[in-house]
Amino acid sequence: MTPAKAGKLLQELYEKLWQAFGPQGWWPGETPFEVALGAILTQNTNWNNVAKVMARLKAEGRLTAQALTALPEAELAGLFRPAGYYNLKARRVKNFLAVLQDRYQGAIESMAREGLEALRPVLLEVKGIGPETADSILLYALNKPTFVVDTYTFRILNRHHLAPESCTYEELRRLFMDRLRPDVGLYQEYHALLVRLGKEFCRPQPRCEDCLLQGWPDKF
DNA sequence: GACCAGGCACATC
DNA sequence: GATGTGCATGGT
Repeated sequence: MTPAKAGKLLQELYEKLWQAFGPQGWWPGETPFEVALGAILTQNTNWNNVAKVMARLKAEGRLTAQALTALPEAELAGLFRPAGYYNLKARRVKNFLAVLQDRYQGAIESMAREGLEALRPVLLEVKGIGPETADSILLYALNKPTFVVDTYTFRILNRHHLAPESCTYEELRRLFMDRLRPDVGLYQEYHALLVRLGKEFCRPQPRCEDCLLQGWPDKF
């Protein structure tokens, strides 16, 4: 497929999703820190489970870097329990908080002053933050123009033959970023719309007969 | 009870 | 480089 053709299809896909679903209003979260925390807690986890944790933390006034830094890891794990993988996630959040403290004086707003190219390697260096979590934090918490690729993105693009199964994370990320204008709002909506489509129509066990994108694209 | 959910690190070959 | 495994709760 030529780059021009791929670009046209990606634009077409976005318009189809937008028309079908409208704005998704991602990411749920009132502060950049809240969004970043949610990005770690939702790893391989249904958002509903994460929402329980976030609601409790908020109610207890603990939804800040300072409050969570002050808690022992074991106590953090106890709070994260409903989100699953709670021991793992407590360690990962602690790792993130340590970098936030050491490099940005504990202030995510200070982090946001750096550019995408400087920040991405810093996040990827944190043990427990991989490419998807890093890009989620960059795009939704820090408003940097990077594209988030998740399991739904892989599945949807594979099923509709827009990308080979062998595609890596970075290759898919570049596919979007090389062919769409670097627009934070566009990237935010596009990823959220792909998740929406994936949840409704693109399950692991193929049940595509009623898929919104049935038969699309006709030719490629 | 089986399957799935907005990953990642690590071991092994 | 590819593939397999542990991590865990909660909804359908």
